[in-house]
Order: sequence, then structure tokens, then C-alpha cells
Amino acid sequence: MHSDNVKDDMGPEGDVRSRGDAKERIFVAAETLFTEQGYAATSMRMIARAASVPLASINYHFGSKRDLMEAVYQRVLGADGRRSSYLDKLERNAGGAPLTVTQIVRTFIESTLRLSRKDNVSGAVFKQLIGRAYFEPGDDFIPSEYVQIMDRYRSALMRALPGLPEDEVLRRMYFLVGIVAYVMAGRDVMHLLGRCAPSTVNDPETLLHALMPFIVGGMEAPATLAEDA
Amino acid sequence: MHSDNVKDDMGPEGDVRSRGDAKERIFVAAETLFTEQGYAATSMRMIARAASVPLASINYHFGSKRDLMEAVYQRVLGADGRRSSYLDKLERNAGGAPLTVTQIVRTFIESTLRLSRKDNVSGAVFKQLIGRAYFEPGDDFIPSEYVQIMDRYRSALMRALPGLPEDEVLRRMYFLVGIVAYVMAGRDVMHLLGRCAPSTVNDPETLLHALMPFIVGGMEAPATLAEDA
DNA sequence: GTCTATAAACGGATAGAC
DNA sequence: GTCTATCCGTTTATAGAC
Repeated sequence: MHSDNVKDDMGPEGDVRSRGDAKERIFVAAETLFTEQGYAATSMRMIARAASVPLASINYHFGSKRDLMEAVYQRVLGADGRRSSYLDKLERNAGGAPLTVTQIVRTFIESTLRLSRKDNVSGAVFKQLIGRAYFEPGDDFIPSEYVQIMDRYRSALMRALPGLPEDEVLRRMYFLVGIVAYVMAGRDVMHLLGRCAPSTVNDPETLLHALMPFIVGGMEAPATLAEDA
Repeated sequence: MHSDNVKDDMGPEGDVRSRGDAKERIFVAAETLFTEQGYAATSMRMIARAASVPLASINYHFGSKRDLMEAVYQRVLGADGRRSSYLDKLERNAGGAPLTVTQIVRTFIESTLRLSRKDNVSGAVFKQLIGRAYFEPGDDFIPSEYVQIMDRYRSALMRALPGLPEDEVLRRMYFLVGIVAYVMAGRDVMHLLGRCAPSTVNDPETLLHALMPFIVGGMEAPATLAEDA
């Protein structure tokens, strides 16, 4: 431990960095623990210990545990704002023509993947967080930006699938979000399904790539099954 | 058994019923609360209050909170043992020919739905529990019977989709399980996607029916996308 | 077997020294 | 701003009367 004027020797950035570091470490620890264990099962003391800060520091920087949770979700999901702009760019290139289902689905999946790589200190660890956002019970932490993005995807899919009733498109979009969330959540269900190379199956990136033909096939399927044996 | 002869006046079924009632009420309350709120967020006191039993009664009948959780999962998932026999019956009728993807998927979905209606006192409430089984962090509660059932589905799908590589079939089965679990989990994500008649969208039974063509289309899709604009 | 009372530990949040 | 010590409610689990 050092006394007050030791920090002053580092100049102004010393102060800023020490503040930022503590807050950032709390952020990373909270993101990791909430993701791995869920909100209710994670205690403030676990977060403090993982971030190597005193317990009171969390309340000082973030307020309550609930506030901390909302801050984590806001940052992670808020970084997703570019999803709609990717769609905009595609539609501009198409010159007014409807996008294909493949294009829309690929944009959704790739921006989700990009979200899991950039702007996130914890990178590989955080992958479950968005998936968990849909399953965590209680009040929803999902920011309003997300609603707008989903609306953009909805209208694009409506145009791409004119043969389907509107509510059917909506349901299939529900399935699209759900299955991506499920894969992002990354729960290892494969041990249920028998042996397989774990790297092939558990890596979210590989899985989401394999997901493409599956989703497109599902999206473009007829509303009612032809075969009914 | 018991020292007091007061209870003997009710006859043997009096004893059995009183034991069964308390234990059963605890079971139902636990199933409901674990399902609605998750394991960590549910306290023994909530369960005791919902079941109208004293707190100590839970520990007497079930041991620890963890033991209670495992008992609930065992009973709910264990009731799923008929899934494989449904497949067996189909294959016997087919006389050695491979089942169609539609048949397999329908069997999976319908037995999942049947599971949510029968052999469960809480009926409508429990719907999320199986879905949650795949997402609840921590050690897994999934009984070994499930692994065998999944193996049966895996081999049936392998035969139904001879054009796909084995690991691709496995991945698509992963998607099948995932999306059914997601819909069963029943988290209301539809407010993200814009307005829609809630009854059409939130009712699991309707959703799972709409899921059929989507999944079959995804299952039968080519391994690589033809269109790549 | 049922229930009250309590033990022992843990939870989030804060007061106050520095 | 940082950190120690603490308050106080809640948690799981059990002891012991009936």
C-alpha cells in the first residue's frame, strides 16, 4: 500500500487509468460470471474477488447489483447497433430489389459473430451472454435498440418471402433468433447426441456457419408440408 | 410405523395420502418455481410457502435443495422414456425401410408435446422445464435415459439423410433439439419482433406445429448453399 | 412424521476512516 | 476514490418439542 501522493507522481493519466482499470475489471468479471453462472447464482463477492477489488468498489461504481447487470447487458447488446446498417448497405447495393433469404440470414449470423469478437474485452468468454438474454427469467434487460434492429430484419424477410403469410414469417424469424441464441448460449448438449469431434461441434463459429443452410432451408420451406405420410 | 394411534383411525390410505399429499405439493411447487424463476433464484422458503408446508418438511422429504432439484428433473425427464418406443413402432411399420425426415421430426415434436401434457400435475406450467434443462448452468441434471433416446433419433436421422456427412447430421440434430428446447422454454421474445397476435405466437403448441415445416426444410437442405450471391 | 425455533453462513448494501 | 468493518435481512439446514 502507498500513501496519497504516490499516485500523483504518475501524472493525470495515472488517476484515470487506475479508475478505469478497476471499473473495467469489475465489468469483465461481472460479464464473465453472469454469463457462466447466471445472475442469481453470482454474488457481488464473487465478482469483487474475480476483479480483485473490494466489495464496496462495485457499489461505488455501479450502484446496485441489478444496476451492474443492466450495465453489462447494455454494453454487450448495445454494441450490436451496426446490424441494421449492414442490412442498409446490402439493400442500397441491390437497388430496391428485395434481398434474398440467404443474404439476410448471413447478415444476421455474421453480425452476431462479429459482435462476439469485437468491442468485448472478454472475447471468447462472453459468447453465452446474448443467448442468455433470451432465457434469463425476470424483467428483461434487452435495450430498445434491439427492437428497432429486429424490425429492420422483419421487413426485409417479409419482402424476401412474399409467398408466406405475415404471421408465418414472424414465427420463422422467431425460430431464427431462437436457434442463433441457442447456439450462442453454447450449452454442451452434444454429449446427449453421441460422440463427435468436440472442436467441430462446440466451437460456436463452426456451428453458426453450419447453421446457414439449415436456417435458409427452414425459412424457404412451404408453409405446409407436402409429404404427410 | 407411527407411534400415535390417532392416524390409524383413517385406515392405511389415510397415512399414505397425508404423506403423498405433502410430498406431492412440494414437488409441484418446486417444479413450478424452478421452472418460472430458475434454480438459484428460488428459495426453499418460497417453495414451502407455495406448497403450504413448513420449511423443515422439504428437507425431511427430499434432503437438500439440490436433491429436490434433481428429483424434479428426474421425474420430468424420466417420463420421456416413450420417445424411443414411438420410433420403434414407426420403424416396425415401415418394414425395414428408412423413416422419412418428416416422420422423425414429427415424432420428436409430438412426444415432446405429449410429455408436457401427461404425467405432470402442473401441466401447463411446466412447459419451460425441459427447455431450461439445456440452459441451466452448472452440473447437468439430465438423466442417462435421455442419452439412449437421442442415440435412437440419431441413427434414424442418419438413415433418413444418407446424402449428408455424418457430422453434418449430428449438427442438424443439435439444431433440432435446440430449437425445440427454445420454443419449450417459452421466453417471450416476440416483443422484439413487433406486433402479432399473442395467442398465435406464444402458445407452445401452435408454435411447435408451425415448427414442423421449418425444421424439415432445414434438415433436408443441401450441406452447402447453392445460392451464394 | 410434523412443526417451531434456531443455528451458522451468506447475501447486498453502507458508514466512515483514510 | 479507495477500502475495512459492519449492519441487517435472508439463506440452507438442523435440533428438538410434540
